[in-house]
Amino acid sequence: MTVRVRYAPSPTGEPHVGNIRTALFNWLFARREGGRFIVRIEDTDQTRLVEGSVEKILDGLRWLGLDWDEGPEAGGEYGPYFQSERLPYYHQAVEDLLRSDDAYLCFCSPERLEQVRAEQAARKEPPRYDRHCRDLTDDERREREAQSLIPVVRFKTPLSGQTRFNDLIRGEIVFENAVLDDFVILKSDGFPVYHLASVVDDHVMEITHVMRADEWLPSTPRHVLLYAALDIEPPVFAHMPMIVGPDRAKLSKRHGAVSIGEYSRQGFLQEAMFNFLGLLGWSLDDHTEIISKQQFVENFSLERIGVTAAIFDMEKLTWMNGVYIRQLSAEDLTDRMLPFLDRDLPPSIDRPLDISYVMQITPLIQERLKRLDEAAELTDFFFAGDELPYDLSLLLGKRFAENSAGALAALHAAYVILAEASIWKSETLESFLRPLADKLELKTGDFFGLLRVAVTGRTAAPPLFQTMAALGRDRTLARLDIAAQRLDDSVAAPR
RNA sequence: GGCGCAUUCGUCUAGCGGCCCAGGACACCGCCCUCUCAAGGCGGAGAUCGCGGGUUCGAAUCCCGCAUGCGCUACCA
Repeated sequence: MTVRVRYAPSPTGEPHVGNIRTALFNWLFARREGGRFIVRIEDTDQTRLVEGSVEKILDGLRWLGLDWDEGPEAGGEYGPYFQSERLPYYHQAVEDLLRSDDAYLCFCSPERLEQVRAEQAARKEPPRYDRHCRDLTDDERREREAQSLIPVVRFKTPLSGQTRFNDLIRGEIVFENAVLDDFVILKSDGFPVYHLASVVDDHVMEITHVMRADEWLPSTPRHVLLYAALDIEPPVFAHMPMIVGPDRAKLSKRHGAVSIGEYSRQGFLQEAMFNFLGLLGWSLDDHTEIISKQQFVENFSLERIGVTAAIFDMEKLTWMNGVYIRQLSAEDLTDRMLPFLDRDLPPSIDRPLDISYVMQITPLIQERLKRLDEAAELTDFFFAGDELPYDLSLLLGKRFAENSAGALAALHAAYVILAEASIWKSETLESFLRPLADKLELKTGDFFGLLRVAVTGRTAAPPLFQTMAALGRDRTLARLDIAAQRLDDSVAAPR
């Protein structure tokens, strides 16, 4: 029997990382086992639909490279893959359950249910449906139908006994039927509730393994009961640990970036995200951190999925992203960086950006870059005009704070020697400037630091000679000249 | 409240009875490299394995209880 697993999101917004991690594990399992990965959209709650979210969910999957064998866009023999288009299946199942007396019509109004719950709460009882309509006589039922009350259908949960199932990750789980209530399976709008729809679909679509988040564990006995009532074989269950926020609560918007799209916009590489997510709740061994997709596919196993909820550690993700960025070729990094530069560089800078120029800059920031959205602030001085907005005190630093004349002389000397340079290459520039530091009796750190501020407007920047080389002769000289002039002006100006 | 699941460095984790007075990674600290910042190398600090009982020659690993956390408890998924 070939493995068939599904990722079944509901289109209620952007998919969050926990959700996508579930998709990832399903995909990994399918690929490892040579099975099929199916995407099914669970859009049975018409009130919660959010326009455009299906596209966002699919984009998220595509971004991570999680291709699906069946589902929206891909099609497949088990379609349709939107539950809203599968109503006849559910209605048939409801009919069967009604006929076999495993379900019943319930005419209770939302108001009554609300009131029942309130009373139960007041008495400190567990809030559950009181089974008011479970044993309605035919007459009573007809009477309500005559009032044109629209019923829901509830499952007739056994009043006693136990429901047990084996979870691949957690072992045997047992529930007392007595603590389960008569849950709704078909809503008054004619749409099924998750429990019914997923059971029916998983069966019809021949899903072999239901791998979903931990939060579903408590409702699994309902599903097991439904399978039994429908007289069909349940799939294998595997409930995986959830991803939680720093406070260990279920991940939500208030924890900051949670949707997969946000990570992409923040400049995380899909490779890094894949690796990081794959390691949240699963491990290859006791020491491997950087794992390629292929390695994941080759080694993935359900046995190595952990049981405890994991906090999403942004710091580690960021580190890992840096590792992946450093592994990229200059061409590849440039391609990926370009959209970010385009988005983040000041509007005053002309577009389109010069790709060959960016290509020269890329290697200079590659090992300083942890997220693609940092590219602009790391490189803006390469694109800015030569009048850089730095403070004179920054230019002078500690070394020249009381010696602006010395700084001026050094700037001049550098200008003069560079102006004569016939070849404008990093090594050449260094071969001129390093001896010059000696001649000026300045420590290289002090001398180069001065030049760095003059050329980049900041104290922390890529290596000086490479920066000058990329910037080009004219702009480098212009910046040295401007720095010297500013110094000169400040000396001449009365305090 | 009821039910369920979980509990190893701050965080992600390794560990499935002796190899563990617990290993790796991120973060943190120090040193080295060095024109700054990074990257890299080396080293350090950091976990009485939630607590209490058992079982066993021997337990982080098995069993029981407790505590704590989280999840579920909808005509949401």
